[in-house]
This record gives sequence, C-alpha cells and structure tokens, in this order.
Amino acid sequence: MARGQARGTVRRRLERPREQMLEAAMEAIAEYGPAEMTMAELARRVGTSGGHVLYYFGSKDQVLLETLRWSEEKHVPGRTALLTAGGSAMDRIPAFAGLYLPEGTADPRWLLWVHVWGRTLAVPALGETQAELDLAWHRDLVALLEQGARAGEFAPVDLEDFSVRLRAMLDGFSTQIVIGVPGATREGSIAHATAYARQALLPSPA
Amino acid sequence: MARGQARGTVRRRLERPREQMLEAAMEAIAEYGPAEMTMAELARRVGTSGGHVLYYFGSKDQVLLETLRWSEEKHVPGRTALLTAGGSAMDRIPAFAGLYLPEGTADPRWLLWVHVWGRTLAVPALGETQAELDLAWHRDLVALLEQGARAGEFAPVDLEDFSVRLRAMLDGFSTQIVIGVPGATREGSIAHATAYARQALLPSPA
DNA sequence: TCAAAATTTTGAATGCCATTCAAAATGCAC
DNA sequence: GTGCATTTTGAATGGCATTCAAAATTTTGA
Repeated sequence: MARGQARGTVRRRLERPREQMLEAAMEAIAEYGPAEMTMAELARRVGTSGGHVLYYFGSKDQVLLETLRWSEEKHVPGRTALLTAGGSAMDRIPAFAGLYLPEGTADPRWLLWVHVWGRTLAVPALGETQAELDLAWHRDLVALLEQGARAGEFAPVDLEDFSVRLRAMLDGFSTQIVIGVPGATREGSIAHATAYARQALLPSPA
Repeated sequence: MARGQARGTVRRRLERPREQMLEAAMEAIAEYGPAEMTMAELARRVGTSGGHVLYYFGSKDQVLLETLRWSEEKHVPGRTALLTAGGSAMDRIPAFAGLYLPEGTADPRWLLWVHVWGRTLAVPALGETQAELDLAWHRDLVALLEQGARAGEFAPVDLEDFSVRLRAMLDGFSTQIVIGVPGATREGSIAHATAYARQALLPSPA
C-alpha cells in the first residue's frame, strides 16, 4: 500500500529515515532510558543495522540530541496556542508550567534533557542546541508575561529576570519529577511555580 | 616518611582504601568528568587494580555516589558556620546560595549530581542517598530561615515551601553553571536567588 | 536504455569499558 | 608457626559505540 514499498521483496531504502529513527528512538528511550538504549536496539526497531543509524546521525550523542530537539518541537504548537488564547496572563501561567514540566516520572523528553546535560562538557556541540531550545521557552514565557504587563495585570517587574528565575525553578522541579524523587509531582510543582509567579508579578494588595 | 609505608618493597595493603579512592575519584572526576573516569584510571591513581576498586565499592555507580556524598560532607562545616554566625538571616542567604552553587564550570561535586540524576531511574538505590543529602540542605536552609523568622525579619511565610522553591531554583542555576551554559555565573545566580528571597520573605514596604 | 558515479546499507572488525572470578598474597588469631 | 579470613591481582567475559570496506541501490547523463 504505502507508496514505494513495492514488490513483496525485502525493502531496502528506508522511507523517511530520520523521522522513523527519531520516532523509534523516542519510544526506546521511554522504555529503557537514553543510556540504556543501544544503537543496535534502535536499528532493530526501524529494521536496519546499527552502522546505518550512525551513517545518518554520526554518533549516539547526536541521535539523542536530535531526539530531544524533535520532542521539544512537538511542544511548540501547544505553547503557541497558549500565547494566542487570550485572557489573563496570570491565569495561563499554570498551563505554561504544565507544558514545561515532564508528564511524569521517566518522561522521555526530560530524560533526554538530564542525559544531555551530563554529556555537554564532554561534547560541547550539544550546548548549542540546548541553548536554542531553551531560548524558545524563554521567548514564549516573556511574550506571555508581556501580554499581562500590557494589560496592567502586573506590578512593574523585569520580565526577563523573572523568566530566568522561574525557568530555573521549573528545571529543578522537572529534574526531580523525571527521576522519580518521592513526593515530587507535577501538581505540586505547578502550585509552587504559580505561587511564585503571583508573588513576584502581582501588585501588592494595597 | 608516612607511617607504615615501610621497607622500600612493593606496598600491598592500602592505608585507608576508601578515603584514598574517594580522594582520587574526586580528582579524576574534576579532570575527566564522571562518565569518562574509568575504574582502571582510578585504580592507577591509588596504585591498585581495577578489580580492587570494585571489591570495595561494588560498582562504578556506587563509587560515584559515595564520592558525591563525600564531597557533600565537606560542605557541612561551612553550612554549620553559616548557621551559627549570627546576624541577619537575610544577609546570610547570599552566602548560603554561594555554598550551594558550584564553584564554576565542571565543579566535580555538581558534575556528580547531574551524573547521578541521569542514573537514578536505572539504579534506584542512588535515590536514597540523594534524598538524604538534599534533606541536609533543606534542614539547614529552614533552620537559617527560622532564625530570621524568630528575629522578626520576615513576613509570615511558609518557610518549608520557600526552601523547596529556592532550592529548585538553585538546582536549575547550578546545572547551567556546571555544564557551562554561556552567561550562567555564580554571581548572577546568587543575585537571582537573593532577589527572590528578599521578595518572598521581607515584609512589603508599607 | 544503459553504464558510470554517487549514495545508501550492511555487518564484521576494533577497541574500550565495567564487571566477574578464581587464584595468589597477605594479615590475623590462637 | 599454622590455619582461616580478608585483601589483592589480573586475566577473562560480555556489551557497547564506532569504524570501515564491501555490497546494494539509486541517480545521472547520454
């Protein structure tokens, strides 16, 4: 059926190799974790050889980095929706935190973040993509905050600074959630982040 | 000179094997990073064999975990000094943050934290020690805050909650500093943490 | 339509590493 | 001293990312 799959013989060319590999990598990471996912296992999942995966990506580090980027890109529409939703900015901050945080323990996107952090000093190339992905979150958070500022919801606050602080806090909570620190939950983290935001942004009740 | 080293022949028994190994591990981690430090290299540094290191620690994960604990324990006196220093609690918060944060890029203690995070799901035993070490920071921060609260420095605030939030934020900054995110510095992070603390804890200027 | 060139794919080395383990060396108790 | 327990060694073992030369396939250009 699928175009190009042809004549019942062994198919050789992969269809959209990168896409397929990234998808398979994501699943494998969700199952085993980044360190435990082997090139051989990933290859098996897309029906090819370990050497071939590296032909496309060059190294396991690159595979994981591209998988991180790929999983981050899937979050862009949700953030855009949040930014265009209208309504109070403050009321949208919990949802922003919800998008930022892992879905729960072993969320593959966040497993990748933590893994990649641990490899960045050894492989400096990893840092650039991270900075890029982080900047996207920063920009969107600042944009959301600016909506609130323009609407007069907030006290006069440096929004850039607040974004840096809130995201640092969210990184800390995310790490705890994804590695399964007992008691670390999405709900609790969202509550903490929201409480911080209210306190930092809302004009003092005077 | 050193006692027990004796008669110019090959020394066999190590003196305080754990101590020596932990010290050597710390140095090796500072040089290569936790992932790149091999059992063979660590063994070479203490003049023994790779198998012997594992005789003492059981696994590389354990070596790294114990090294983390060891490096954390070296911070206890500094924290205790801070707690007993007297004076305004708020004024001591920047110093607390300074103790918490990495000394700079590639600080081995923080390389270990990040590394261990990445292995916790695969090796759940790692979680317990982390929780213990984290609790020590939490307790000391809360103790410091309670001094401030008793002295009437602060608005009525849930100190436990604040400690959770501030440490999450510091974890985020620490990660950035240790992996060398451009622009992430101790000084900037201390300033952020301090600004947050002032805003969260001090009574509104009314 | 075909052959040469370029690209993709394979899978067998390679080399590194943590871990295991049986044997050897050493220390200790009596 | 002798026997037992502990420590230490270093040679396997098995798993892994990575390399690479050869094979298969597709594309190009006439």
